Amino acid sequence: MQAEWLQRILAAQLAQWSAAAAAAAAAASSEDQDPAATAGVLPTSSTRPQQPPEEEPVPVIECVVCGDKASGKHYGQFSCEGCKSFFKRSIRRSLSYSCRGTKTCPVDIHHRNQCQFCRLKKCLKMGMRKEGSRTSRGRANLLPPFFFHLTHNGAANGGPAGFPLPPGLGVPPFPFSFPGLLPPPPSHISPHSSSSLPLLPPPAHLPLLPISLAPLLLAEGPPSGHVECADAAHLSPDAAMEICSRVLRATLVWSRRILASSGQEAPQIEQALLLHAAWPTLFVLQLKQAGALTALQILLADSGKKKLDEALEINERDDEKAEEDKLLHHQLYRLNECAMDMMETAACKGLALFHSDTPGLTAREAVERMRERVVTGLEEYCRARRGDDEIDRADTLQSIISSLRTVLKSDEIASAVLGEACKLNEIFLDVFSAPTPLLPLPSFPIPPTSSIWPMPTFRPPPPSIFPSSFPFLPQGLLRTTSD
Amino acid sequence: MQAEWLQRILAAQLAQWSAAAAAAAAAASSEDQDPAATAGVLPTSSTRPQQPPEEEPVPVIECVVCGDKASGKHYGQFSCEGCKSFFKRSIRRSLSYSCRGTKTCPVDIHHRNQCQFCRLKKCLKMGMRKEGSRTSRGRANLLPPFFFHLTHNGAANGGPAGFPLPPGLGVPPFPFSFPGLLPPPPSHISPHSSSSLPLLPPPAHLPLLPISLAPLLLAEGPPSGHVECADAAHLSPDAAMEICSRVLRATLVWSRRILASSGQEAPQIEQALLLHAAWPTLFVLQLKQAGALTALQILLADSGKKKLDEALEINERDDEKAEEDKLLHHQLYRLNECAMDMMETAACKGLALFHSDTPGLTAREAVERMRERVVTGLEEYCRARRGDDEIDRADTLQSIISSLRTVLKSDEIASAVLGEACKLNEIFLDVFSAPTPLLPLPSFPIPPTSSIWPMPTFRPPPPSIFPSSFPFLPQGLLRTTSD
DNA sequence: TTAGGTCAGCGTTCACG
DNA sequence: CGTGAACGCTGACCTAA
Ligand SMILES: [Zn+2]
Ligand SMILES: [Zn+2]
Ligand SMILES: [Zn+2]
Ligand SMILES: [Zn+2]
Repeated sequence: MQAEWLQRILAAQLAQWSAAAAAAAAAASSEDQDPAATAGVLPTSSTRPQQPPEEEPVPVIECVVCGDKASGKHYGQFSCEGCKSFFKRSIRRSLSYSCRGTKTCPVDIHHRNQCQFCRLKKCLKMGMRKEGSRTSRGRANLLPPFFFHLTHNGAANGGPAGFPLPPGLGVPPFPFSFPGLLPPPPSHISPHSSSSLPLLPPPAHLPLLPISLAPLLLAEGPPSGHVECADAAHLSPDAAMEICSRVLRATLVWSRRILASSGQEAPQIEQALLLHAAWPTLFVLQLKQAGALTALQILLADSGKKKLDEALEINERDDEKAEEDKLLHHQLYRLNECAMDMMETAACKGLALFHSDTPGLTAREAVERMRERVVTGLEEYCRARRGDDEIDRADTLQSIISSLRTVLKSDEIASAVLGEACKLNEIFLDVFSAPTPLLPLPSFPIPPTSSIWPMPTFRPPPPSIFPSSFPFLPQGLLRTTSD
Repeated sequence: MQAEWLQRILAAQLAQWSAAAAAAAAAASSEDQDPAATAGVLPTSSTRPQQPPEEEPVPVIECVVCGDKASGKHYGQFSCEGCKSFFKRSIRRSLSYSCRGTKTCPVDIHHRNQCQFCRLKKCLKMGMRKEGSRTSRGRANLLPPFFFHLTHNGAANGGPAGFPLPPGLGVPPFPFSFPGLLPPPPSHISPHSSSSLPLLPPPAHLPLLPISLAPLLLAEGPPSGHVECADAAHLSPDAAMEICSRVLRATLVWSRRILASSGQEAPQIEQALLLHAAWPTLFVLQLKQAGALTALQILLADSGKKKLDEALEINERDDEKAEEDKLLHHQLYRLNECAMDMMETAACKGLALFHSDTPGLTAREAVERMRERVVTGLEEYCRARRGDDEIDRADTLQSIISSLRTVLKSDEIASAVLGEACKLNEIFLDVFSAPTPLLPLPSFPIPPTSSIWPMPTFRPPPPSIFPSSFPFLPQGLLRTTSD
């Protein structure tokens, strides 16, 4: 008697479960194509991105600003409805907020409405921009190449073929290969104007190279061979460290050239400060240029694991550290997603280096002037290259660089890349005291009278005087090799 | 905006119908899709809410606390700006007031500032809560079904299909149907702990059924047939009375089972008092469970009309009565709006029955103990079922039940439901002396040694001794049927 | 899929008594 | 001081492209 209704109830329960299971299965199967899993750098803090189904059974993506459930990509970043609306209102009415605290208010799901200033600040820091990912049809989702070419100077081997930009992924091919090395025009425009330098031969539709960017590109040096690395995603830590080491040297070589060539504008005493503050960002950009960001990922994950093994810190510290890690990871992901050509990368390095927020800087004005040239040149270049579709391309790049500078901690990168015996000092010394010609381009007919950016004439700059607190750069490090 | 609301309701209703048609037996006979028939219990006192443009051309909604013009829903209830601000201040600063009178101060637009205590009390009584309707945006707003299935015991016919939960309105699907009837685990947890009863088979993510709630659910009895009622909104008073009569019997059957099974805890002499005080609330809950609240609405409106016809009372009396009616109407509306599953409904009946405010009660402690078990079980259940999103779900339900107990007058309900010849006594006698087995569940392997809630062993309880003042329950009413 | 729009509802402000 | 009318901000939901 009661068996009958029990059976009916059981049947109903089972039907319910099977329906739920079917729905779950359907949901799971539709979730298999996680678009984020195609990138080498994931927005979440997964340590092994090449193994997507292992880590998170929950397919929910969280807002990069507040951690709430994201409803999709808005203004370029995964964000929730609230942060989306907030950002929209902020930019539409061009509101400016103020913080009653120290501009360090926590921004999470519970406190996001406490301080508008800090919320908007975090929105910007996380890379939200007016022009979302809607307009840039040239998609940014680029896979890191499994095979990448690493020139011994960190520069690509001549032309777009050397770049890890898969041309089939919707990125317009970059019709630009060292145009700065072409003969300059017979006349150049008046000083202090961010004029353009037409290329020769001048085929139609070719982008222009602002002369203010030329040194940045020239400093990349000539292409000379490359290193292939099969399957970057499965690099051993040792191999990754080897790659990072080479890329770091290339970074420092580039920096030495630029600093040497800008010696007349930025006092040498400041150059060490600039490099000290900028080198991690420069290094990461150089890695990107070499298609080797994955190597850094591997080393960071490895380093984090080791730290976790050896010492249990306080919970609060852990939380803070985890948040920092997430931020770092996000910014690396963002950088990786952003397809850049060589000119843009070089300009970004300039932005990273010439940053008036550098601590201890006294010649802010000079640095700001240098930066202004880079920005102007980059804007001009982007306008010519991208058209009005991505009107804020230069802003985007600047935002990326600023964020990178914030999240990249010098000691963290150094210990991850160089391991226990952190020989950062040695490498710096090695590079900056090397007798090899640092700018092997003297034969190129760069207009020597250009005052827009004084091209190096390879006279040795006066010996630098370094502050005693500077950890790894002894005096004379920035000298060129003509002695 | 009204059209949009109606469309959503209609869509949800259609989804409900299709689900019900798939699950239930043969309810697909006459599916009248008249959208104007979206009957419900509306906050205003309009008797025919399905004809909005006819009755009230003024869409003004008044504050449920003071009757002033409401400016919208605030903290879950239609309220004016004043009551909104007052409530906000009260909860924000967690103020506690005191009443200089007898805690019965009138709270209306003119006197609302006379006594803060009574104003806040009324705010709470009317259902204002910290967590307003922002968090659960699409979860309320449920209309009673056009077609409802009424089992002769008032229980839904096995599974969530029998419940008026539109699955499209953001209500999470409830993967739970009579799990309490499944075999319990081989071992149970220590007594006096509100432990959980895992389900068999135990798929992940299924909510647990607190064992203290099991008897409440079991007492619903088996589903056995159902009554179809086309277009509940247009029931004739006779049909409504027929339905109410059946539901009332089901209520009493449930009560008899529960009281018999709790005989060891609550002295029998008290059981009649509990039932006397609780039956209107239990009845209303049973109506809700059957989706037949509209039937009561119709009878109440009918009864009110008759009274108005036959006698003109004093104006003051009228005012008071109108206020009471409004309160009653509001609480019924609130109950109707609150979507409950079967476990919650059963637990609410437990809350209604075991109420230490029952007048004349001497064994308060025992009743309070029983209530505590129900509350604990309900909280545990809500936590498992709803998660932390609705942390105050159990509080909300308790608030609804308390309010219902206050506004439901036994004689009013009785006369409305049973008409002139109020045969309430007969029905009680009939049910409580019926020879049918009251709990046909002895073969279920409920752990017999459980002291959490003593399961009935179907020994006849000793004959009760009723107080002489008890109006309609003679001695021996609560005995079981083994004689 | 995401940018833009909507608006109920929450928070805050500040004459006013 | 508490009150409450007025206003700005928030974000869940909707629609269009
Ligand atoms: Zn957010
Ligand atoms: Zn702040
Ligand atoms: Zn009010
Ligand atoms: Zn009072």
